[in-house]
Amino acid sequence: MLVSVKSTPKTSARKAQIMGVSLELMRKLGYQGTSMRDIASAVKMEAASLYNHISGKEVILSETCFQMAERLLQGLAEVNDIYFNPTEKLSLAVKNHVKVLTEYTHAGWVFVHEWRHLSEENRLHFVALRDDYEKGFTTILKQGEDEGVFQDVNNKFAVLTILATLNWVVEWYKPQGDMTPEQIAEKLTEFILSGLKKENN
Amino acid sequence: MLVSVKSTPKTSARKAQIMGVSLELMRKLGYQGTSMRDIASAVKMEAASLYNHISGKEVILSETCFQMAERLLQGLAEVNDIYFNPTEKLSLAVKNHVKVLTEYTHAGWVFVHEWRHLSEENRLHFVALRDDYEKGFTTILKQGEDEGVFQDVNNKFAVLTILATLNWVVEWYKPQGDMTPEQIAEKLTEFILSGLKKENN
DNA sequence: GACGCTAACTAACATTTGTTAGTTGCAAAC
DNA sequence: GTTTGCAACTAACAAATGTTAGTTAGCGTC
Repeated sequence: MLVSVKSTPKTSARKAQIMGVSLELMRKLGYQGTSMRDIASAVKMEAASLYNHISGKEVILSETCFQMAERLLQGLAEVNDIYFNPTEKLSLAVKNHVKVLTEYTHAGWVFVHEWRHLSEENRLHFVALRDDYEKGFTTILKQGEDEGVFQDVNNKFAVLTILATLNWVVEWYKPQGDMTPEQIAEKLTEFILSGLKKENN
Repeated sequence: MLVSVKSTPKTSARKAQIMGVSLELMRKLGYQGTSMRDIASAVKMEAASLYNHISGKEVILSETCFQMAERLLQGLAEVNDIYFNPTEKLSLAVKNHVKVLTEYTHAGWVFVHEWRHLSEENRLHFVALRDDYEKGFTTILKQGEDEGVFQDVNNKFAVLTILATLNWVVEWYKPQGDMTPEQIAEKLTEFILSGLKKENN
């Protein structure tokens, strides 16, 4: 017999609302520029009441940053697990990155810009994840070089440049803009691959 | 007879020191995260004494942002005045951008990241300058297309991507790193041109 | 009807913040 | 030698900040 199990949501609707509103505000005002009272008044309650739902201001930032990092890392891991062709790998990694950033626009912006306001401990953890992610890209580039399809380049430099290009998407992407995330990903892939492929010089 | 004219410096040494220290702090802590007391103690005086040299916290930000904007715009104007070949123009525009950002590392970082904390009025002005700068790049791309040396691309998208790539330099450039500004500019030019040139597809 | 849980509230707290007012020591200018 | 002005100081202010304490209203469960 089929029963719709009413599983308790691991994060309440109210908390989700607070998180969403917070990210929206932080995108406009920055993390430090957004006060608990700003957030409270945006969800029509008193600042103190927020503490019934979240344990403090920093968890808004840390949960966001780590969630986004998780999403990006997982996408990259899948790409590396499933595919073999480095060109294909890179193209899918780009697609995943753009997809995550455009699916969660506010979180994406906060993730890209405000991670440096994490507490010491969280920041170190975050940077470690970031380094892992960069290494994942470096591996793809190396593979491409070894197989002779990518030029030999300064890998650190190339990866940073690629991620720069990808991250800047949060700056101007608007859901109602004239390019879909897929189109953006495609164009960026073209752009990036044209700078790496061996045929060009 | 030669006399060394002791022209009154338009900005005193003390003020320059305060500005420099402020930018250094702001790079670490952000604009909002840097207090007047932080700045004061870094130059070994009381917060109130800062007001003998600067009229308020925001001028640190606004002077920095507008000075950097000025430098970038002037470089771009020169390029557009002197040269004709769009490939050459673009390459020199990139070189100028990298040169400015790497010559003034702290100011560059603050300029790229903290302009949004300018007062309403200053922010609008700043954004207008930014738009001018972007238009300068768009013009170069258009010329390249008209002359048949660049692919036809979505210009807005291309310019934003190019500037993203260039601006990210402030994130990782270290004066004692293993690439000189010239080398960085050269590599970035290669990368960008490979995505624009018509021969590649 | 008593109990406990949830989610809101009011009040208050200790700090921190940017800035102003008023004062003082000192060196250059007259 | 007096005056002037710069650059530092101390003291203070009003506002804002993140957070805690204590209370209360409503609602489902025993």
